Amino acid sequence: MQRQQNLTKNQKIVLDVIEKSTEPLKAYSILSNVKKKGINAPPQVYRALDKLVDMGKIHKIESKNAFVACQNSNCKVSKAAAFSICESCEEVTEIDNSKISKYLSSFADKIGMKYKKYNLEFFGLCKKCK
Amino acid sequence: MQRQQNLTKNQKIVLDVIEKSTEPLKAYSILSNVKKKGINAPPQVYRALDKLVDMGKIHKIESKNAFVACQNSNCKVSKAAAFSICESCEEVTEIDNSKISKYLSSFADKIGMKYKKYNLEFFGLCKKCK
DNA sequence: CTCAACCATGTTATATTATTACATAACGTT
DNA sequence: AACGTTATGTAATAATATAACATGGTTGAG
Repeated sequence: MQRQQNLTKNQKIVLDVIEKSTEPLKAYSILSNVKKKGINAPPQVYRALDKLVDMGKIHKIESKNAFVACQNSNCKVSKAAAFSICESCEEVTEIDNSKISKYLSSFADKIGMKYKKYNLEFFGLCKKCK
Repeated sequence: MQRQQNLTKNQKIVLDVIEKSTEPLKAYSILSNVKKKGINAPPQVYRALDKLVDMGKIHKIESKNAFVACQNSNCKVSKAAAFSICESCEEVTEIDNSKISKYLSSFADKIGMKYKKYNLEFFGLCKKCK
């Protein structure tokens, strides 16, 4: 019953590449990065990505089909995440989500939903670009 | 200078299909729905979808690569949207976003971002399914 | 008017993202 | 050792999205 620790070999390889990247990585870009480590085909990458997302170790930026390492220890619990995405420099930053989480979960209650996670993406201009 | 009114022929056809659907539609499903109306190829659909999203007439559910009609008049202004997505019955509902909008835009200010829009997707179980 | 600029459309081909399906191996449990 | 379970490997293909280029219609400046 793998949970939290004990990543498998492929999961470790994929997570390592994502953690070392300064920007969100796409699945096929990850694949080309790990060919030398013996990962040869898309399903191997996608399987690892799925599990890592499940564990809260990484997040998928849905609007970009790309993956980033979680920068936020509490995601392991909630799997909820919030990002700001700069439309000029493309920088993606994970927002410390404890306040947002509290607010959004109370909101979910109000609309009668049993909420498990959320994904929030802000678009605009970051400090540098505006 | 087309804005708001005056949808083009293809935009009308695509919007019509989306508005009549009770669930989010994917681009290729839209395509197969409108073949009989003379739309033959993906770019015609994707071009219409892009414009309709720009105008705030429809929204893209990023986690599903699917499109729904906007149910919320103020989206035309902000282009921001929030959805609840049931993981059991797959129902997607647009959340009336005026309160969330206010909260999230103040949040964006706080983190120093000049925010243009956001996309928020809640996952969980809807009233019926829980 | 007319032609030049612009935008919408049409069409083919291809790029990109993701999954299915099946075969093999590794590992713990009894 | 035999079994069930999970991880891995591999080939093929499905599903999503865009590039590139050709055609046609509308409009408004000259």
